[in-house]
Amino acid sequence: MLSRSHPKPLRTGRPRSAAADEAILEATRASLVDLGWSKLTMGDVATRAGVAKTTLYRRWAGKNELVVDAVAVLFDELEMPDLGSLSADVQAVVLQFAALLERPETRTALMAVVAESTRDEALRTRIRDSIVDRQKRLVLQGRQRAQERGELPVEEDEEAASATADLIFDVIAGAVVHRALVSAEPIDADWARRFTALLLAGLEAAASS
Amino acid sequence: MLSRSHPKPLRTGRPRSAAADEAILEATRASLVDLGWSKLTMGDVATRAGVAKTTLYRRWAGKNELVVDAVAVLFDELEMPDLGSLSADVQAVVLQFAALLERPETRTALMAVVAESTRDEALRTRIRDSIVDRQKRLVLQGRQRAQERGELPVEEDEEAASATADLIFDVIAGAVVHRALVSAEPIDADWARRFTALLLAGLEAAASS
Amino acid sequence: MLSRSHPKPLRTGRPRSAAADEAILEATRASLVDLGWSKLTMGDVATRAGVAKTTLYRRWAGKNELVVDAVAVLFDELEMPDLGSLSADVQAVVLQFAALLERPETRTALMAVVAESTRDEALRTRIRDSIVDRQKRLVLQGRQRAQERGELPVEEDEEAASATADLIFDVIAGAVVHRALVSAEPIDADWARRFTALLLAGLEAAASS
Amino acid sequence: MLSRSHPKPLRTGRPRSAAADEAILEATRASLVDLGWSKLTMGDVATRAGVAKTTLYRRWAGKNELVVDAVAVLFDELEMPDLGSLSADVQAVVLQFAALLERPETRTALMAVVAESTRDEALRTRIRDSIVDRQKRLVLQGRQRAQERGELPVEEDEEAASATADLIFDVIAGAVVHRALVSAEPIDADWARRFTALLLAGLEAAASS
DNA sequence: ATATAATCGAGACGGTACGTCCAGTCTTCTT
DNA sequence: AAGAAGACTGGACGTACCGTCTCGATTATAT
Repeated sequence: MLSRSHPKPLRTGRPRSAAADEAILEATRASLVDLGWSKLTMGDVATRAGVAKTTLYRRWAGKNELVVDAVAVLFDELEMPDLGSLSADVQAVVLQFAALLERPETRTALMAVVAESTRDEALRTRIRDSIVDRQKRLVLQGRQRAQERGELPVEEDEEAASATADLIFDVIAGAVVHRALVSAEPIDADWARRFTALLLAGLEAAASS
Repeated sequence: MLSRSHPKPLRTGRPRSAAADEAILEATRASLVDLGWSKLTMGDVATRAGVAKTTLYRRWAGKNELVVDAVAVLFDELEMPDLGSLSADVQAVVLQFAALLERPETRTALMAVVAESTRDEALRTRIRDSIVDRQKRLVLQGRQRAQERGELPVEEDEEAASATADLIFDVIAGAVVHRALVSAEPIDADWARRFTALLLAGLEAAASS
Repeated sequence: MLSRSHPKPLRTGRPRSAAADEAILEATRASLVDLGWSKLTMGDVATRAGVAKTTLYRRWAGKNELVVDAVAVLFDELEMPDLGSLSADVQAVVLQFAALLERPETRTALMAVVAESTRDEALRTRIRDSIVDRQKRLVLQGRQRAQERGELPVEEDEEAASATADLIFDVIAGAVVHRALVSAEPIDADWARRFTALLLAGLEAAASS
Repeated sequence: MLSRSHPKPLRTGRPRSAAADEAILEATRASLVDLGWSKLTMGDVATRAGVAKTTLYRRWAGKNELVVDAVAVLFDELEMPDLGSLSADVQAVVLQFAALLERPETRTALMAVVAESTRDEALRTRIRDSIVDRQKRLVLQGRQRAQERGELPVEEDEEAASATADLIFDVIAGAVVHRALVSAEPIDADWARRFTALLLAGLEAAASS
């Protein structure tokens, strides 16, 4: 979002500390781990970051926005590996995602910002842009590889393909999150295998119909 | 002061008002609708219920516990209908669940208490007991009907059957919640149809393997 | 106010426990010692007395009334001794009074109820009846003895005599209380001697004028 | 962070509002008049002063400290006049003091904080510094004038002189307070005359002995 | 004996104020 | 202009007592 068309925005005065930004996000994650979402305070984050509260508010509108930004980057580490088969790839991603949800800073924060977003359209957009939509790439990437391997047919109807991708994304992300956070049961290799089997069999059958 | 085997714990003092309990839960739901989770205050609930704040704290440890109890009852209205086929039954339940998640009092509250529960074991237990586990009945009921109709084979390995039921529950609940609250896309009859097709095909294939 | 014209007030039902009254007053004094006036609570007094809060309120209108009654009895122990001279008698009473004001239950309570009484006419009356006026006897008794000994002339103008007694009472009680509680300086035999000298010299000169 | 001899404690951040201080003390006195000591609440004072409750607590530890400061200034208005004779001067001060004790903000507050101080050493010190000791100046001033006029001999023993001043202060302040607040009788010119006569005669006799 | 009635302990009730904490803003001086 | 520091308003928190009320259980007098 950095593409300003102005060659010089005519910035005067002391420039913002670039180091502060990362220090604040890091402090936010640390505070999340220690205190959890509801106990996290802006003052605490500022203190940990060695920064004044003013500086926080100059850069983020509030607690929600700050936490979304602090947490978003964690989801970028998810990678679709290439293990030779769609099944292996999906299982691996499921386990990666589960591992991410084990970490305390994601655990609380994800649900909390989602909860907040149900009443705040701007926040919902921010979450979708920063977190959700960016992970759909995994689904698309996995499908393309499977198609290259001949495991999946190349879909021609673009719209239907997109709808299916969305559906798969909701099923994978939803099931993993629900298992991890709501049912609060462990997600191990066995569960990943069984879940993947269910998903791929369903996909295959749906595709051949 | 002769200590008989005490069939009654000898309740003394003024008994708690039974009417207050229901008034409070009702007021909590109303406040949830108007203000949402994060803006809801104990004071507001007390005022709406025509009750003193102390009465709330005498019965619930805090906001989280109160909201779980207030919302739990809403989930009991979910019903597994008998529409003649497993597919139709599942689609109907998915749409019911989606409709429930449209309601503002469930929307915010559900995710918020789940988020809180990631740091609070007691709350997690309460949620599981009051909300989650009670809805697993729907899965079991659906399966039994399908087996009676001959749509699904009768599983003999009890443990495997239970694990499969859990998996299905996580997939259904997870996908619906994720679609509704995270992806924030509408859940209509078409989505329900496509999701159900995926699920049942997966189940069938998994069963015959 | 005890002059009921009814020979029998026709009291039926369970009579009030006589033991409770004394237990409550005793508990009040104990609580005063431990907690002081402002921290004393009705609930605490009830617990100490092994009595329900209801029982307190059935007998006293509130904290103020209860404390006045609990403390009043302590002032009755003041005695005007007969040591052979007015000066010795006055010094002895001053020291007795000072000793009474050293005790924690009187220290706090006396000033606190006086403070309350500045806004509460009924309480002011109760204090005057229960505590203040009853101690004026000491002044009258001392004067009479001094007159019998010939140390003081017999006053003929009754009204003037009464006004003088009031003045002396205010001077003695006021000076002792002020020294003990406001100046917070010790009242020892030397102070008592010097104060008495001042007072009696003033009296004598005033009488002979 | 090198600790130099710190001529300035290096005040950083927004300075405290000086205006708020006076507004709060004024509001405290107003609240005292309307509600009296025991009904006065910090919240009410804050509202009257147009200030947040936190601002009060940032500057005063509690109700007691606040009230002492609010009331202390009232006592500074007492003045020892110069009416040509010691007797006239004393009578005038007595009447001034009595008038001060008529005012509702002093009436309740004085006794209440004295009562509290019996359990709180810090408060006792604060009262002595802010109120009591500052009024001893009146005694010293009166004595000096009387000595200049030749009404009183110049005392040589400094210690004895100081003890006498303390005694006189306790007698005057004590008698006036006791008459006004405990006996709850009016202090008029006649009472002031009789009291002054008693006091000065006693003084004279004591001095000549 | 059996009402009738006031008392008792216990503890929940509607309220009010407490003192604390945090959000988000504002004001000062420093960089 | 941005920064650190910290005071500011405003509002919810959860607690503590207040004085009242409802209970079931006692304990008297009056029938």
